[in-house]
Amino acid sequence: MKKGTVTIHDIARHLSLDSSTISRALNDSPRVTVKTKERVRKAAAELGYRPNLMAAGLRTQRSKTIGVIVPWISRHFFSSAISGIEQVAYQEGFRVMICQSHDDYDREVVNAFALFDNRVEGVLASIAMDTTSFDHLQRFKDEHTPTVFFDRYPPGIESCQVVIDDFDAAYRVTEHLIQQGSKRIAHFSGPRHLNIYRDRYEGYKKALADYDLALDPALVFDCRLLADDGIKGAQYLLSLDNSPGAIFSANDLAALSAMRYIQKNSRLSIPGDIAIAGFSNSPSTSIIEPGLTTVDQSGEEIGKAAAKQLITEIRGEVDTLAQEQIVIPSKLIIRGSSYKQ
Amino acid sequence: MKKGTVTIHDIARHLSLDSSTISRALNDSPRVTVKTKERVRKAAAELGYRPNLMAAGLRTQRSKTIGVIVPWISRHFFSSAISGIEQVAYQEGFRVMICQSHDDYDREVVNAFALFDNRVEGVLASIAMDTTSFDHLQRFKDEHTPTVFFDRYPPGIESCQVVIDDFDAAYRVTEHLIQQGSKRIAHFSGPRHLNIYRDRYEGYKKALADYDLALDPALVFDCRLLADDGIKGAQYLLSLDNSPGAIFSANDLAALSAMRYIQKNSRLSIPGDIAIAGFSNSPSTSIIEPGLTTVDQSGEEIGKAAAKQLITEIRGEVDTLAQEQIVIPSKLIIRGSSYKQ
DNA sequence: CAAAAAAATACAATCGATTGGATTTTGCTG
DNA sequence: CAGCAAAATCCAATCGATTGTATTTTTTTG
Repeated sequence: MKKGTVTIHDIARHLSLDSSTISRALNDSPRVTVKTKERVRKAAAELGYRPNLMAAGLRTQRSKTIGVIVPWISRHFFSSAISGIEQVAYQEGFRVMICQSHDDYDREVVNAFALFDNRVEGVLASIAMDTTSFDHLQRFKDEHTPTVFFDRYPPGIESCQVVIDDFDAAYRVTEHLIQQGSKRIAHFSGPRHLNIYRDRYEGYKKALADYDLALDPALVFDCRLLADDGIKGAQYLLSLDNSPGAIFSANDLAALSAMRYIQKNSRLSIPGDIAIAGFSNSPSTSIIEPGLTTVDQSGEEIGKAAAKQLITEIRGEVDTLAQEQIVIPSKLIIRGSSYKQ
Repeated sequence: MKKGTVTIHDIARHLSLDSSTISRALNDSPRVTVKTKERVRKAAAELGYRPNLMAAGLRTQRSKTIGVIVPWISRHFFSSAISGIEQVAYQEGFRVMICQSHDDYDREVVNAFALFDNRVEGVLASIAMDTTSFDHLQRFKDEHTPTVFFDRYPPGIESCQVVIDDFDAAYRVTEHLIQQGSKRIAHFSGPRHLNIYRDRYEGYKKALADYDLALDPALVFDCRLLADDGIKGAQYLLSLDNSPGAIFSANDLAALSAMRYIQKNSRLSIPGDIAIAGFSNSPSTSIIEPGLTTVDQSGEEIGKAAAKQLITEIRGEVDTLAQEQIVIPSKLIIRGSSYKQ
């Protein structure tokens, strides 16, 4: 960057060789003698040479970078997904560029442009709650830049998706709550244009139906599942004449704040009077008392699978248009917030 | 990237202009007519032109990117610091490249090289627990790439640091525990070659001294402050003949797991028999029962301040060698884990 | 040992955007 | 409308690495 930075030309001058030979030597090309490679490597190390990725990327048209868009890096699920992505990516020689949308459509668009401008070779994305238009992602398709979605994916896009079976997981949570004796089960849901919230809602609905329980629309609380929404949801449910015997929240954050609110502001016992379950198995769920029943979805496994898939697509080893869905196992974790001995 | 991608040359051909004019038009140079700028902008939008940052960066020797190294993006403090950094950076026209060291020296070195290879214009770093050698960071100094540290900084480096007053905060925590009646106060500490753990330890020590309490070395538990360490620390303290009346942990994670362990595996009441305090005000601390007394250090404010400082240094508006220390206010948050009515 | 084959290295163009200097075009003045 | 200054645009080199082709050097062989 600064004038002092060493380039292959400096090494070439230093060894009275041509820069092309230096380049090939450092890239371990068979066109350069082992002996020369040794000399070059030594000189490079001595001079403190470091490749300029912008120059290499410009020439090769390959940035060796994959872009990641997530709603929030601070959410445990996403930060562990990123860890999984990084593991695979670094191993395969890719760098990772991380962006967060804060669940906001406009920011997601800005992120997508930033990734494009950096000419990332592939994109891993989990879309924002506010995203209902997908032109900004379609662009990657148009340019044949592979895109793999994880957890949250847009409807009707021909891309691989790495997910858990949200329908089944939600079914099992609801079934568990029913088996613990709850007849009236409330549900905190996110926007249902998003696959995860739609599937969790449908799983909840199906379990109720299978156990001959009516779905009471008044017990479905639509929100963005933030901490405040959990409180509002709890307030709302407690205000009902006939408040429910259980809450299944589509994420942990809202479940936790609802539980906290109920503990502080009502005489209802948990799980005795009201059982609670969340979704994602974030760290707090095992720290609080009682522990929160939830669904463990391994962010790390999902991230790894998504990154592997993306990299095979980048390498052209598989058809990018394949609309495959990779389903990672999830697990119901039953804890004190719902388990009545 | 792919052959289809539009370049300024395509726009130039399309408008029968030279690519240099396109470049200047898009960069709003005074050397191009307003009318031409309009035509160029319109054509660029129509053709879906997006600049190639690698090409621009190579030519200008400016990547418009700042690098960030943190131990863990999943820790609330760091993810909020990153949010603060992003806010300032995007506003000032910089992109952000995030790396995590996982508190491991080797990974930190790899991260530093990756940032260098991408020719970031500045670095924001919070060093790993295992880092005791600093050559990998010194390199940025050598190349005159500004570096600003936040929270954790290396000893004796001439760089600006953005921190809270850890000594004072720890002093206030300890003083609070003393005022609540604890005479024997244990401390969970991280490696004290790191400023934050050293300062927190010293603040603890000073408060004890000021209140005429002896520092019992057997009550200082040295560890990495992970969840497991909290459990081990609690086990250790409970095994003592004369177990302490309070624990001040240098982070929340260890405090939370210790508290949880004590609640589950002893008959001691919190805060009655043993008071507990942590550090950082991570989200879990306000969700659990009792709430954990802690110190609020606004990651976002620290991130913002660090990014602002870094960008002024990048712009050359201030001497990079200035060893200024920017201190962001912190706040003692007293909750049920220590407050005895 | 000369000539051909093979190996090692050098040359030069290229990626896309930027930028100092040269050239062309426009606008004004007398 | 010639002459000239100012404005607008074009030309060409450049950033650092890569890579196809050309050239030089080394090795092999008859």
